[in-house]
Amino acid sequence: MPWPPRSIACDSPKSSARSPATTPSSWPSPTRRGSAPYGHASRQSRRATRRIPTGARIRTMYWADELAARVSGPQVVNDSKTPSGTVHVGSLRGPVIHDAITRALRARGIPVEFRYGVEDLDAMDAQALLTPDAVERYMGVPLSRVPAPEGSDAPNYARHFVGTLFFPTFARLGIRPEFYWLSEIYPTGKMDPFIRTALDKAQLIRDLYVRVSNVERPSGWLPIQVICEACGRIGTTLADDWDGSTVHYRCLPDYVTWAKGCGHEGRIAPFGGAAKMPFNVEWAAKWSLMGITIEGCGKDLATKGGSRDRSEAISREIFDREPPINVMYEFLNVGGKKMSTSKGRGAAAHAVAASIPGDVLRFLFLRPRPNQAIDFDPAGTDAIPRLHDEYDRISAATAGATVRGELPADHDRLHFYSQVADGSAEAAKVTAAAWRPAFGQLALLLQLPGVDATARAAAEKGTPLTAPEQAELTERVDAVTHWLADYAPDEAKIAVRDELPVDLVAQLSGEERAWLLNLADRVDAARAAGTPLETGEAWQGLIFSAAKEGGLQPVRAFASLYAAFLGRTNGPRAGWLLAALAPSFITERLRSAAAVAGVAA
RNA sequence: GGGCCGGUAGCUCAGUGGUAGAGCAGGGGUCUUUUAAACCCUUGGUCGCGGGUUCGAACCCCGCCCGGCUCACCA
Repeated sequence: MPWPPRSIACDSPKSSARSPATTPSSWPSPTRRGSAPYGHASRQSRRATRRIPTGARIRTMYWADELAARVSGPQVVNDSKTPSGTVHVGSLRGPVIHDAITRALRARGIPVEFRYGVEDLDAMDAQALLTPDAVERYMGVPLSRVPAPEGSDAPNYARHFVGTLFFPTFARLGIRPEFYWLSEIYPTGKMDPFIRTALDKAQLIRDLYVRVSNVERPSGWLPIQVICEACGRIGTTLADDWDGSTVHYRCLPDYVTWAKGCGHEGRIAPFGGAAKMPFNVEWAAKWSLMGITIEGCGKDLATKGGSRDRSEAISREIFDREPPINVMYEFLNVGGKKMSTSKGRGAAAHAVAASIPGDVLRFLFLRPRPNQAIDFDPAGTDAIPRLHDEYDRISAATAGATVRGELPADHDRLHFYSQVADGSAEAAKVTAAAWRPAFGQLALLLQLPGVDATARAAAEKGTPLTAPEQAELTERVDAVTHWLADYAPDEAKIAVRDELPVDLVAQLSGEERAWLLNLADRVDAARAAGTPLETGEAWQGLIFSAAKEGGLQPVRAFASLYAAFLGRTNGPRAGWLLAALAPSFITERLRSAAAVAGVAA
C-alpha cells in the first residue's frame, strides 16, 4: 500500500499552525453551512438548522445527499478500526456509511478520497481470544506484533482478523477505500512532528482532558505510549519525562489491570515507531496528517465529554486545526441487545456478508438514518425475508412501479446507495427494474427435492431471465439456503412428519377425510394399472381429478394434504411434494389420516 | 449521574404542521391447478403521559414516564 498518496497534502503541526486562520482555503477543510442535523447536535443547533431558508427542502433529502450538499471543495473521508478480534456485523455500519458519504460527494462532482485505517499499534486487550499461555505473553503488546491464531496464514493478529476476514467483506459490499495501517505509518516518521508537538504541549493536553472529560492523568503523565524495549508491551508503559529529544518511561506491572508490565525502565527517543500517541491525540494527529474533512464515529465515542470531544479539542487547541465533520452513528443490536461475540450474540461480519446479498446488506445499514439504532435479529425470525421484501419494495418504487405503504424520503437515492455496483443513478434504475423472486416463495421452492430454481423463476417471470437477473437469483438462492440452514424459524421449514399430525388432522371435516381415503384408493388403482406416478405433474393431476370427483374445493383438498403430511395448513406444490415420497408411505398416511376420529362434524 | 435513540394497530415498522398508514397476523369473500399464492372486503389505534405554540400537532416547544444502548478505565 503506497503511502502517502500523492494527492493528499500532509499538514505538519508547524504548517497547520499558521494556515487555518490566515488561509483557510489552502487546505481541505470542512466547510460548514449551518449545523449538523445529525450527530450530537444540541437542541439549540437544531433550531438553527430549521431557521436556514432551505431547511424544509434539505430535510426531505437522503441523509448522505444532505451532508454532501453542506460541503464544498475537495474532501477526505476517513474511517478506522481497532482490530482486537473477530469483527461482527455491526462493525460494517461505519464502512457502509462512509462509503455512502463518499459516493454522495462524488455524485455531486466533489473530489473525494476515502481512507480506512487500522489501529494495529494499539495494545492487545482481548483476553478471551488468546490461549492461556498467550495471555501472559501478549496482553498489552501491539496488535501488529501478536501472532495470528493457529492455522492462519496472516503475518500477525491484526492482519488475520482485519486483513483476511474483514476487508474481503468490504469488497463484497463494493466498499473500496485506500487502506492504511498505523504500524506502517509510524516508522515512516510522518507522525514525528505531531509527537513532538504533543509532548511540548503535554501540560495543555492534561488540562484539556480535565476540562473536556473530567479525566485526571497521573502527575507527569505524557501523551506518548512507548513500546517497552525489554518486553515489547505498549499498554503497560508510563512516560513521565520529556527533555526535548527523549522520554523516560517505566513498564509497570500494575499500570493497567488487563496486562502486566515487566518492570523495565529506560529512556528513548519516541520517534519513528518506537512509541505511539494515545488514541485521542493520535486521532487528532491523523486528521491533520491526512487532511481528513469528514469522519463519523460510533455513539460510544461520540458521547458528550467522550473520546470524540477530547480529540476535537486536541485538534483545535494542540494541532490548531478544525476537526472533520462528524456523523455519529448508532449501533446494530440483536434482539434489542448489544452484540457480543463472547456471549454468542451477533454473527461475525464475514459470515453474515457471505449469507446476505451485498445490496441487501448495504440496504440494512442505509435504510435508517445513521443516528437510529438498528435492531436486527435474524435467528429464528423472519427478519431476513422481511429485509429482502423491503429491499424489493424500494426497488420496485425506484423502477417507477406503484407500491403499497409509505416510502422513505428519496427512496431512489436509498436504492442507489444500496447498490454494490458503484455505477450511475441510471444504471441503478435499470437494476431496480430487474425481476427478482420473492424471498419467501424461493424459501418454499428450495425445500422441494429436484427443483430447478432458474426454470421456475423464468416460468414465473414469463420470459427467460437476463444475465443480471440470473446472477441475482443465484445470490438469492444462496441467501435462502443459508437462512434455512442457520436462521429460519421452524414454521418456515417444510418437513414431512414422521408421525401423523393427529391434532391438526382431527380438525378436518368428514368430507375432507373421505377425500383423503378416496385419493389413497386412486393411488392404488393407478399403481395397479401401471400408470406412472413419478412426476410432480402426474401427482398434481391425480390430486385435482380426485378433488373434482369428490366435489371438494381444491383449496380444501390441498389444505388437508398439508395437514396430513406436513402438520401445517399450507405448503409447497403438493404434487411435487408427494412425488418425492414413497407411494406406499403415501397411501398408508392417507388412510391413517382418514381414520382419525374428527372433532368436526 | 451525563449523552444518544426509541415509545404509532396483536407483531414489525413507515409517516417531521393539513382527514392516522403499510406489511404480516385475525375475520369474511372470489378463483376447477393449489405455492407463508393472487385478488376483493374487513376488524383493530387516547400516535407513552401532561402542559404549551398554532386556525390546525404523531410531527414544533417545555416537563415527565418507560425501554434500549452508551460514557464516566482503555481504545
